[in-house]
Amino acid sequence: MRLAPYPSGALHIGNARMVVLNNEYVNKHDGEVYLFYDDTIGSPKSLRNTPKAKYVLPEAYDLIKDGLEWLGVKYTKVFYKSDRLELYYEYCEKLIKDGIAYVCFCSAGDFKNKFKDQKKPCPHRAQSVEKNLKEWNFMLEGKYEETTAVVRLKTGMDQKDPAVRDNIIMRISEAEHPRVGNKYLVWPMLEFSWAIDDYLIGITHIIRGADLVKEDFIEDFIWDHFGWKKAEFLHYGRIKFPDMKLSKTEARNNIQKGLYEGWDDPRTWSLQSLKKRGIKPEALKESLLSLGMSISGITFSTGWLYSKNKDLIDEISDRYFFVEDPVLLEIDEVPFEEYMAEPMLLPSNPKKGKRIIKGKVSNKKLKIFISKKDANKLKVGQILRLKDLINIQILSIDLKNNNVTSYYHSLELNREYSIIHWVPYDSNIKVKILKPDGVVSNGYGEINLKSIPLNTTIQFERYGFVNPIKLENDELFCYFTH
RNA sequence: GACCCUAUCGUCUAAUGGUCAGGAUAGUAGGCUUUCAACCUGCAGAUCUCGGUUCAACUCCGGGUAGGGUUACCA
Repeated sequence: MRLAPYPSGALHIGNARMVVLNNEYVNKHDGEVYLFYDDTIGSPKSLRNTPKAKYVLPEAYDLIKDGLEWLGVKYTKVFYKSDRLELYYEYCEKLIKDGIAYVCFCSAGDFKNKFKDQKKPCPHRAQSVEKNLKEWNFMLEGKYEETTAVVRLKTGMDQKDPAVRDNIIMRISEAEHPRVGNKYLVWPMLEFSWAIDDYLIGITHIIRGADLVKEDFIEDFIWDHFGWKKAEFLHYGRIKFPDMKLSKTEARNNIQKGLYEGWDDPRTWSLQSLKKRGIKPEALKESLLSLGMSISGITFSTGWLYSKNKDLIDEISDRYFFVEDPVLLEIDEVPFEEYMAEPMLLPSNPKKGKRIIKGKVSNKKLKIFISKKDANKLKVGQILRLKDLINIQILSIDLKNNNVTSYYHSLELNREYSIIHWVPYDSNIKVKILKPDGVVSNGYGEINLKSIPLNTTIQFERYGFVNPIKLENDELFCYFTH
């Protein structure tokens, strides 16, 4: 089998389905999978400035390799379409000699309106083999500019299905290719190149999305013509990823404009970004695999991925205190000089030990931060518990100035009081969290966060899982996991 | 428009023509818990529609309807 990514950017969660399915199939049947960079030229030079333009991005080759490595996919060979142009030329010439392909000079619009839609042959279809060969060589020699001449396959202008009437198999592109530069002027279309390559490299099974079912026809047509052994096609349906913009092209544009941080920006939903968020490859694999191979269109729910991932990281992620959008809370009449809380790193595994959060009380006054969200729910007179510390009673609430006052109530845990999290006023660390939608949330975390390992998920209690990325200038920067 | 494909709980997915239509996730109620998390126990929730074949239809056939795809000198 083969993985055939188009190297226009890093693999994203949508491309991952193709990868995971191929990998699973190969593992199950003790087969082999090749990595085959589908790096044809993409959009012609003259169309490159449109936002939809598709073209090879040099760094994508490595981004793809990294992504596959992260997913744990093992391939046995690597191919590049851009290495194989001579092969396509050779077989294209054979098709012309066999009278089954011709050089066509119709414009795209004319061909569609005057001939394809009318089921009529265009004037070039009847050219002699000699004439076609001559024109084909002119194409290769650069006599024609891009969009003025193409090679079409004689699948039949009377095909019932308009999608498969004399498709283009070769066209001219003056664009420069990152690997082979301007060495080649004539490039194959995807279906044609695969018809040749799938046979030549000995592919037995092809898994592709339902959006490519019509491509099967072209491959089949050419295999029939040459009398080649056929591969078997398997298809899976379209996935919709609501609320994600899964476009390598768009990601590329936003990175170039500086709107995204890079290929690991969470908004790209690239494998790199998932890794950086602390998503485990197994979780991604399982959630994609659980969708099966159904051909009908489906809607993906990030909930499945997060649920699978949570199962994996919940028992290994240490717990810490964090308050988002801090609000100052003053506690008066505190009957001791200093305080100390000793919450467990991981309550489900006490062996991991405790952390210590402590500070001093001055003039019976203790100052801490709580989150804005919790502060919003407070009512004057309410008694609540600061987790692992004390119970307090609320005296006044001034949300405009982010200030709440209270006084000490009692020490012992009483489950009737709701429990909230807190961070000392004078001993804390700034925390920034980048979320998948690009929103950054700010707050303070407990001081122990200064000495945690990076790139290992942690849980901010009553907030969520995050993956700490860097500690700089006394500020911890994290990616939000879920 | 033409052509192709698909149709089961909100979502995803199971069910040799015979199951009480199962599971996952989400939802909901309770339990447990110094996290509103996790965990445990309940509850609720689906065969698009109309015909046909059959002792028996989610399953096979036909017509509707709805959704998706292709109709690119993109992949």
